Amino acid sequence: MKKYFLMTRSEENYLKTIFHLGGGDSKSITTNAIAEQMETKPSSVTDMAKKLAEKGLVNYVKYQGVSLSELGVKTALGIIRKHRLWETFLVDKLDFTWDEVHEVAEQLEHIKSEKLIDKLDELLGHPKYDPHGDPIPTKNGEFQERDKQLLSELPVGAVGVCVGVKDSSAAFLQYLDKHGVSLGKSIQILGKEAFDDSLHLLIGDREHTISNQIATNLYLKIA
Amino acid sequence: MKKYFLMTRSEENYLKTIFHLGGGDSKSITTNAIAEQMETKPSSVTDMAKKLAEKGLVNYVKYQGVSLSELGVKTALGIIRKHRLWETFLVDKLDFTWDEVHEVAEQLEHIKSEKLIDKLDELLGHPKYDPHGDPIPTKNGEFQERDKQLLSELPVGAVGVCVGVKDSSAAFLQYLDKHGVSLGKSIQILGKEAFDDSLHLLIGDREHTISNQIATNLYLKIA
DNA sequence: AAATAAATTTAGACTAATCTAAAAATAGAT
DNA sequence: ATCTATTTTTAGATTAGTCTAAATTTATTT
Repeated sequence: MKKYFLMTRSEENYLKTIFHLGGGDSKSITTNAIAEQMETKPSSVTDMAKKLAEKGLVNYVKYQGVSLSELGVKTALGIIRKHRLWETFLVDKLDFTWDEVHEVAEQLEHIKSEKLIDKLDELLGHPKYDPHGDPIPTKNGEFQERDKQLLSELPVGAVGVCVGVKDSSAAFLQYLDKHGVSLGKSIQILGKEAFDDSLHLLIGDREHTISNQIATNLYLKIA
Repeated sequence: MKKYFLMTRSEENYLKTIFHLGGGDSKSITTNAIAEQMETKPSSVTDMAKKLAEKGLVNYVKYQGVSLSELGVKTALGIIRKHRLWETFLVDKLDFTWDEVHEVAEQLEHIKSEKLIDKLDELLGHPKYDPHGDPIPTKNGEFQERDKQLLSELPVGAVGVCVGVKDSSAAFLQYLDKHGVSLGKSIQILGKEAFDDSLHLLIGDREHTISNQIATNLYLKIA
């Protein structure tokens, strides 16, 4: 009997990345895509793919890419659950802003203690979404993607509430803060510029103009 | 300019161990002592001693042992601060018992984020002592050992309050819980058995008999 | 002070995770 | 369908941290 449960930090990071690239739905992810996402080299990915396959966490066929096994999905969701619970803790309990949490949560997600996570979940009141609007998987790996649409795909006149971001880089989140955007904020599309697809918005009670690049990274839930 | 501040987990563990063995007071600690404490081999300690000396964290002379430099002490205190703050968090906020916290804190102490620790300290109300009664160094590395005495060194008739433990192994702490001992509990020495130095105590409002081995690991503050 | 015992260091090997450069396989274009 | 470009894998090297076994230094005993 192998110790499937003893994972290194690196193994966990690979699983998480493969999941985020869509490898949880038996879709094959290329070594190149994984390498690019992780800022590492394809040859390193190949090495790890073999190791993870050996442990039954991924399906790997030479030259065909990698997908997560059932166990791999379960494990990846466990890591993502930890990451998002820690992010929520940092914002709710320690007054971090939403652009500050990622880096620290990347470290905290690897702490091994089931009790710690269960208790943290309890302390936070079993939150369903993290500070970026992303769903937090339950202990059993269940989670529900929010009913949401990209701001860029909505028609002029649409009214909604900000429920998430696609890009959660610090730069983008700081930009949003500066323009008064945060989760729960009401947004109305006042007009669209045909030339560059920039949008004229009513955010709360203030008017703003934002570029298409911003609009393609902001999720609204229609009222 | 070297990056002194980038420490690996292993380096941090060595510094912490050397400090706990008294190497912070320019006292030389032997490689054997360090190896035994860390359950590793003396040759591994030698390797690390060289590396830490290279980084200016310890003073190392071949065959003479290791002591912490000023920078080494400062760094060790930073790690101990983190360890004890996390232990306090686990007990105060997540309802861990005092025998459950060590293992998890061993992991959490290596998380790198100054803001995280500052905020955690604030959330906990700047505690001065951890759940085992050990002092928590301040951000500047100041800390104050409590005025305390081993139960085994007190005379019959003495009355005091439990303020700490010397042995903080889970087994010992669970034993204490079973006998109603916890930080802040009032203890009076009713009698001592000359044959084996076992003590007859009044703990709270209950009478107990404890072995000398227990008495040499429990700290009281005299009333 | 020499002989022996104990502690410490060195030398060489191992594992995990990574990299570079070269080889092999696949995909795309004509 | 063949040739070329791209992707992927292999082979071999590197670093950090560890180990074993042998060599060296220090400490102890007589």
